[in-house]
This record gives sequence, C-alpha cells and structure tokens, in this order.
Amino acid sequence: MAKSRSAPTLDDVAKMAGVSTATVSRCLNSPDRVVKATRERVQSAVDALGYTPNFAARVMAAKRSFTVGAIIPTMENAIFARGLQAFQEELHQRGYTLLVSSSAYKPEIEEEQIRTLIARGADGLLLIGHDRDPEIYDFLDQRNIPALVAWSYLPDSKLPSVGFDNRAAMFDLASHVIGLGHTRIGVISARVDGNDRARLRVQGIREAVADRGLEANNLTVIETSYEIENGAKAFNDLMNAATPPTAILCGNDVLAVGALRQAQKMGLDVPGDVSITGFDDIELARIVSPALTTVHVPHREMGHKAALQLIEMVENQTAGTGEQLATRIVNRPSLGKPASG
Amino acid sequence: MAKSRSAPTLDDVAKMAGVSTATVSRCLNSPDRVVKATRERVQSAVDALGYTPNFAARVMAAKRSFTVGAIIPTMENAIFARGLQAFQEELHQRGYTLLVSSSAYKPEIEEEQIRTLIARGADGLLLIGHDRDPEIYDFLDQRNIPALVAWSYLPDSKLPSVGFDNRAAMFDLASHVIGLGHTRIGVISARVDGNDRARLRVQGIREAVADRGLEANNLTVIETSYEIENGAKAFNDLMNAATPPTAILCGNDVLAVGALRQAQKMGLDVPGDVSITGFDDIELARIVSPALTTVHVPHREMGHKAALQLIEMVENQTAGTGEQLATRIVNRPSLGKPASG
DNA sequence: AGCAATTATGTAAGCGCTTGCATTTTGCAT
DNA sequence: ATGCAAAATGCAAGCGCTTACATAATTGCT
Repeated sequence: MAKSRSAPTLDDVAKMAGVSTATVSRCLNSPDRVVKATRERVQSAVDALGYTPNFAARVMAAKRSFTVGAIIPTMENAIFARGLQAFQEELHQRGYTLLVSSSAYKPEIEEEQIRTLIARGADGLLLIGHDRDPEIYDFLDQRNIPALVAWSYLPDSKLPSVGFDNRAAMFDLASHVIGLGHTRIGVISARVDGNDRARLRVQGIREAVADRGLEANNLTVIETSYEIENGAKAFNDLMNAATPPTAILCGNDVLAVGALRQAQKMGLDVPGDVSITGFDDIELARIVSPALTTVHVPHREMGHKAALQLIEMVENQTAGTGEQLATRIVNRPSLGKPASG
Repeated sequence: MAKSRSAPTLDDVAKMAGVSTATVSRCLNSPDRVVKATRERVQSAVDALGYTPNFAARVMAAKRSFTVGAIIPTMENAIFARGLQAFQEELHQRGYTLLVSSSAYKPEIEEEQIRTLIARGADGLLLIGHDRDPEIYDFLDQRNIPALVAWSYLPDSKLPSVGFDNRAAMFDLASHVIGLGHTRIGVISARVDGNDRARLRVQGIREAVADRGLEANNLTVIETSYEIENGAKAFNDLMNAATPPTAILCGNDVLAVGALRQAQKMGLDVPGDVSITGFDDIELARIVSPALTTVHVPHREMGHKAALQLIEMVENQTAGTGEQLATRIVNRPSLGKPASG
C-alpha cells in the first residue's frame, strides 16, 4: 500500500527533465529566463512528479519568504476580521502569504509572536496600535524588518501607520450625543493600558465634555475587557448609580451590544430611557435591535491600503508614509434625545 | 543610525560561548544533554546576542516543523472560531504552532491550501468535513501526512474524524419541532454540494419528516450560501409561498439570524407567527431576540480533542481512531407551538 | 591508581533550494 | 562559412540548522 515516499525534490525534477537544478529553479521563479522547449520539459516533469517546492529550503536560499505576519489583539470577535480579510486579499494578489496570530491583548505575548514571525522569515509585519515597549521597535530596527501599524493613525510615531484618528472620531460622536441634550454620560471602555485606541477614544470623549461646557463629574468611565458579558455588567453598574447617565458611549460595538442586552434585561427602553452607542460598525451593530449608532471605520480600505504600503516598504526598502483614513458617524435607533424629565 | 545587521546565527552564539554549534543546538533542543556550566554560558551568549533560531533552517535540518495546519471553510463568521481557538490552545501547550487558512468553501482553494501547508512543512493537517476529491487523500497518503477531520463524525471514512453526527442532531431537532405540532416545515440550508455537514443535516430533517408520517411535500428546502442576507432572502421566499411554513429550520445560526431579521422586518412575530431554529449555538444565537433554539455543538471539546488526537498521530505515526461527540438541543424562545389557526 | 563505562562535546555531512559566475549554444551580421 | 554578442544552461557555493558518529572528559569501581 501507500509506501511512505518522501516528497520529490528539485533534483528529482532536474533528473527527469534532463537539466540542472538551476534551470528547474529558474523555470519556477523566472520562466522568461529559460527557453520554451526546456520550460515545457521541466513542467511535465513537475506535473508527473507532483512536485511542490519546499518552502523552508526556498526561504533559506532566497532570504525572502513572500510572507508577512500580522499580530492582532484578538480573533474572538469580529473587530479585526474585515480589515484583516482585505489585507489578506491584497497580499494574496501580490503573491504574498499572510500569517496571523493573536496576542490576547497581552504585550508579552505580542512580543513573543513578533519574534516567532520573524524567525519564520516574515518579510514584514502588521501591528495593531502604537503602544508597546520601545525595545520592540529597536529590535525591529536592528533586524531591519519593515513594520506598519494599523487601526490607529498617528502622524509622528516610531512606525508609519494606516488608520484613523481614534480621538477625533470619538470626540465627534460624543459632541453629537451632547448636542442632542445629554448631560450625564457613561462610558464603557476597553482597558486603556497598552491600548492607544481605547485611550484615545476616552480622551476624545473627555475633550468633548469639556468643550461643550459640561462638568467633568457628569462623566463616568468604566474600563473592562472586550466581552459582551463585561459590557452588560458595566452597564448594570452605571445604571445603578444615584443619578444614572442618559447616554452610554461604548468603546466598541461588542461592549455596546452587551450594554444593550442588559438594558433589555432590566426592562429599560433604548433609546427612550437610555441611549447607547458603539464603535467600529461591525455586522453585529446592524443586527441587534435597536440597531446601534456607532462610528463607521473603513475596515476594508484600511486593510487594503495597509497591504499596499507594507509591500512597498518590503520591496523597495522605503520607510512608509502612513495614511489617515476618515471615519463617520452612523446614526441608528439606539441613540435618541434624553427623556425630558 | 540603526545599521542593518542581519540576525545572529547559531555560529555567532557558538563563537561567543566558545563551544561548537552542535552544543548550542543541544542547549536549545535538549538542555539535559549538556552540562550546566556550558548551558549557562551558552544561554548568556544567546541573551547577549538576542539570538532567535531561524525557523526555516531548523525545519530543513530536523525535517520536523512542530507546526500543524488547519483549513477551514470561512473565517468570516464565528462558526469555526471557538473550536479552532481550543484547538490552537491545546497545540500551543504541546509546543506546536497552528497555521490557519480558509478555503471560502471552494474545493480547489482547499486543495491549494493543503499543498501550501505541506510545502511549509506542516507535520499534520486539520480538515473540516469529509467531502473532497479522493486524489487529495491519495496525495496525503503518499506524502505520509497525518490528517484529521473535524466538525463531522463518520465511522468509516478515509480520514479519522473528531466530530458529531450531523444527521442525527438535525433529526432530533426536526423531530422535536414536528412533535410540537408543526406540519409545514421550511428549511434554509447551506449549499450541500461538497459539504457533508449541510447535506447530512438536511437528510436528518427529511428522515424526521418521513419518520413522523408527514408528506414530503410539507417540506420545502432552500439552499443558499452562508450569509445573513441570504438567510433573510430565503426566509422571504419561504414565507411568500401559498401556504407558508410554520417552522423554519436553518442549517446554521447565521442563516437563522438572517431569517429572524427578515421576520421582524415583515412584521411577523417569532415564534407566534413562525418558529425559527438554528444550528451551532454560536454567541449570536443568544444575543438576538428572541434568542434562537439551536443545536449546541461542543466546539471547545472538539477542538481540544482534535488537537490531542492529531498530535498523537504525528508523534507516534498512528492512524487515529476518531471520536464521536454528543450534541444537544438548546431550547430558546424562537421555537414555539404553531398558531392553532 | 587504573580501567571501563558514561557522559559531554566536537566534527562534518547533509536538508532542498537560489544565484553569481563560468561555460555552452544560438542567432545574425559579415 | 566565420566570428561575436547575447541568450540559455550548468556548476557549485552557500543559507543556518540538526544529528550521526568520533573524540575527549568524567565518573565510579576495584
């Protein structure tokens, strides 16, 4: 039965086609440097043998892997899925493979993943957000690995970034909410430590509050981790205060959905009794009822542009310029005016 | 500034520590085969240099990658996320890395991914479902690559499987629905072509219908692809028939959520006017309202056990025995008795 | 103290591929 | 025909690591 043959090698192909390994290699990698007759002979040998190049050997010899790595905080919810998908598609089109891993929002895991990806020969790296140990930047620098940040645009940062202005986006949303007449604002944020997106979003809210002349004590911020249940719990805490907020701004759609669930469980009408907003505009935001007012992030555009930029950096040894993308507020029924009472 | 040094190699470490490369390699891979003093000297050299082993070189020399690949139909929705997460965690614990790619439910892409993963040195493969070109099994066989199927258990198949009985699970749910008094059943299924899970689920429904003595023409099946919008559209078609069904069984939770949305849009009460059920019990099923009656799949257990089994196959060259896991019906408000009229 | 059995380390041969350089073949103008 | 530049192919040296096998250093006994 199926004898455990091992995979055919370049050498096998070369022998069968009656050429040198160099020629076979060239047939595969730069077909135009080889005459048609030879190329066809080699091709049939490849087909006959079912030859597939050994990736490790290729990487080693070429010092190039056509692989880029991406490290995202989590795969558990859909926040990064869309953007990453677009990133992947663009890479694939240009002949690159994407390796994804997740850091579970833990800096030390992210660092380990970066090392792993580099050891695996990644030609470039996509990272999320700017907050990380400076040593990592030194390491990247020293190893000369191109890296790009997404999901947060900052003009002057160690690494170029393709993303949006988290602070401004949330500032606009908060201003809009306050403009509707809300005066007591609750915030359910992701942990801001090591997470510039979360930190900047909260900052945007604070600035809007100040800007609109509200007292800072009209603002209550709860930090929790990214899970629906935590959004629910935080909502509960917020609403059980002596003077509960009339609008709750959530750091992302997942937390907002948790808040919404809890509101329903508590018999509160949204937006009649309390308004709730999200951030990201993932599919979930449209599916729940009432649908969530949220900040739309151009995920696909971001993924796409990040891919182009990273490839450019890899192939031409350039520094990368970064790009700021626009977000926009999406008004849906979860946000309304505060009850007049 | 930052001069583009290239990564330090085993040789650099060996020189700095004043030992041979063999010793350094041993320090890293089987520390007990090296005396403590040497080990420490090597370790400090590793630290000082910031050495990270080159993965490609290691794979090449050791003919072992401690990497396993998984090819799932889609990453776009949460269906596979949980199980894969558990799979990953278990692998990680045992020192393996997981490489994931998605086939977009296309057989030819799956085949390409299999080749890619093998070229990358995957020691083993996790595949979803049993339906695929026999040539693939020959290829795996010939290359002697251990592979395991998940999400569908079949006792006699080419590859061992860790999963559940899709037919029986759906048979039970359909029987339950019919038991409540429903006589006109609609089904929204994923495309069954090349998808044994979908096919077996529909088969389970057909068998339940026959088993309960309903005429086959009380059953209407629509096939569509896995997206919320398609679930909505199919629901619409089903309900616009002359005698619309009183219960709609969906092939998974995503389609069911689409159906639910559409019901709400059409002003239909669920389950008052029509009952809707899902399959998988992903988070979404609990979040929508009314929450979905669905079939709970032990995703984490499946991922976990699949990992253990695959590692066993890889490390001991065994064939793999497979394992059948139990599912259970989760009753939630989306399912009720048919309106008596 | 002396010898065999252990244990620690070194030597060097690959693993399968790419690529700079050398060599052969081809196409063409003379 | 002849010569020469250009195109096609071959040769062989690595890429950074692991691992038989050989050698050197220890250890435990008598």
